[in-house]
Amino acid sequence: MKRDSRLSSVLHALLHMAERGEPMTSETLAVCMCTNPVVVRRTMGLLRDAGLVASARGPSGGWQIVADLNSVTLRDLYDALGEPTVFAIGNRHEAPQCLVEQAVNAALDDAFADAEALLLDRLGKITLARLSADFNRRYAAHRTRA
Amino acid sequence: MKRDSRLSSVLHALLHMAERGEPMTSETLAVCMCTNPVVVRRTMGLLRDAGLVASARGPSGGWQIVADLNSVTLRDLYDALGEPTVFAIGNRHEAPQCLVEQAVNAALDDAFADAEALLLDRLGKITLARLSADFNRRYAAHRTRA
DNA sequence: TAATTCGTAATATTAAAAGTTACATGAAAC
DNA sequence: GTTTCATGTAACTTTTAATATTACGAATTA
Ligand code: FES
Ligand code: FES
Repeated sequence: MKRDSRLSSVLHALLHMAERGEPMTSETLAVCMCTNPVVVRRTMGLLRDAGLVASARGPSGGWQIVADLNSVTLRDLYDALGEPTVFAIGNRHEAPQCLVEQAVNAALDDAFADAEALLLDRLGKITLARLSADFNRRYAAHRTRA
Repeated sequence: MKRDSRLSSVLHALLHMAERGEPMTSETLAVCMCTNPVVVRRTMGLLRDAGLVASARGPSGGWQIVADLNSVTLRDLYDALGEPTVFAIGNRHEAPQCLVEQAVNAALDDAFADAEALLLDRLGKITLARLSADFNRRYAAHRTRA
């Protein structure tokens, strides 16, 4: 399967939107993210449903952040995207008859569940504000070098 | 993408082989694992390359475990399979120009790397012997009930 | 030598993400 | 109020990676 890159995508879009301040259209976002306006709308639509961004139609419409950057974490975004499957590795059968397979699945599920919990915990501790600050640090360093 | 279920598969096969004692053919393993003999050979071949199992051709040939169940961990199997991609979630571009995307990727990579480290560490602590014991416990419980 | 079983290349299928096309709906500007 | 811009969404196609299948060669045993 392809890997799901929506979290990365949407973060990218949000930071650009945060820098900008005014609404950005799907078209603009799509160009900058090397994708398609419809994909942008689909993905951002999920964030809108979660109350993180707002969309407006017609001229001067577009997408805008409505949530407080300090209170939105990457975990919130993950949730807004519908809690996509984390692992590319999984059990062959989910509820097998065979006792051998049950023992195997139990052990694997355990390890994977713990890793997932750690990941989500980590995501829950990173706010958009922090990422934005991170970007500005990089930007400053970049300008100094140039 | 489909999820990679080879680790689960191969574990299943190994435990059955451990119970059995004598060589099992790809055909037998395939039937029991609901898959194809060629898939079994391909996958088990990787384990053979890692020195975990041995294969023999011709009549009375087949697959057999040659490693000590106490010293083989799930991490060893993961490695033998070629360290397959762990996450179904990833960055859109791996080495982006855009500083915004760089900041995003850095944060995500960090969290994912930690989760992966935890997972592999966990896998490294589970031996085949322990799984086998686990199975036998389940089996005993099953027989008591029946 | 015949039967069995692995080894492996080439090809096809499947599952899931991402991209595309097409068109309806709504809001702003004039 | 008509034109223009932009989102909303359904339907379909493409891409990617895993898995499955077919076919046949090579080695081993009896
Ligand atoms: S990479 Fe940020 S502008 Fe497209
Ligand atoms: S599930 Fe096939 S026999 Fe273990």
